Amino acid sequence: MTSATRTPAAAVDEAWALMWQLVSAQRPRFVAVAREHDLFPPQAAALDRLDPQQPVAMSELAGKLFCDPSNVTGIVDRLEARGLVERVSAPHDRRVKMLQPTPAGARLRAKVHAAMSAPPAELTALSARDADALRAILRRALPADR
Amino acid sequence: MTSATRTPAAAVDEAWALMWQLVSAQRPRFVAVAREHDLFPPQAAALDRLDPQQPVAMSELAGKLFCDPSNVTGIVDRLEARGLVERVSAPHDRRVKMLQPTPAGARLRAKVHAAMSAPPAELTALSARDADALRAILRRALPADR
DNA sequence: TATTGTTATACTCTATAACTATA
DNA sequence: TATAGTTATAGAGTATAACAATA
Repeated sequence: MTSATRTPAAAVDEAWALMWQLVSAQRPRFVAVAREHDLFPPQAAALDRLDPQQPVAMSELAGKLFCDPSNVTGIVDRLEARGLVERVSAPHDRRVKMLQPTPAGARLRAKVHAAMSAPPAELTALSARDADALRAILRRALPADR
Repeated sequence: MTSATRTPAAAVDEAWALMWQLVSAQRPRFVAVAREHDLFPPQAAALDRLDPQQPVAMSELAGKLFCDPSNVTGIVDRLEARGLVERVSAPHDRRVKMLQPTPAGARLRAKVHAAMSAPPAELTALSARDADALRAILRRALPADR
């Protein structure tokens, strides 16, 4: 088997493999960023999804983190113990608890987010033409109405 | 702030965000594939990196998994207990243990790998032209000599 | 002495099931 | 009855440090 294209799917298959590889390779960076701020990776992932302008419910956060709601309880407990987030009962349904980042939590979130949103060197090294084309293709693959 | 391009970095930044999002969204699929084969996610990730044709050392696997070597001991213990992999002392240095998948381990690895290497619907829906361009750009970003 | 892998330890993460309180 | 979140439980994953075997 060679690298020659034989089927229409070959290009997508290889593109996906390369994309997966590139994103996976960022994991050490993500873990390092989290640790620099005394956060475990799931805590950093959770904090990153807590928009100060638009609080989310516990169950909603569980969906964003792809894990069981019972799990989120512990993660939020630890964030709350550090004064990074507060649970606020929803007015319309007191069973629901909305997660509101504190000022300190919002600041930390912004720092972590900025560190993680920086593209890896492999992408910043691309030509302007390639970067534009890449964004255009990914925009078509991922419409904004997601 | 709008979506208009203002700096040369904007295209790369957005492309990276979209790429991260697309890969992250595959996690439930990865977890599901692992569970279908009675594997925990780290076990599936480890098995995926155990090439039957080219055994790797414990420390090498730790590097591929981005975790501490002490950790790999437990993961490999569980794979070995299920008869999926064997530890073989390296001839040139008996401190080193090479990981050799058993026939059953190699079969399971192939099944898991095939399930995970399938591109997500967002990519298979791309036009042939976009797919080709995407692969070409990613090949330039990730040279084969990695 | 240095290195590979293991063990000991302590914690976080994780899902399942049962529970509480609200609806 | 149904749903949101918690608690109880059991186990896997994780890093740090100390250790044994080998180099």
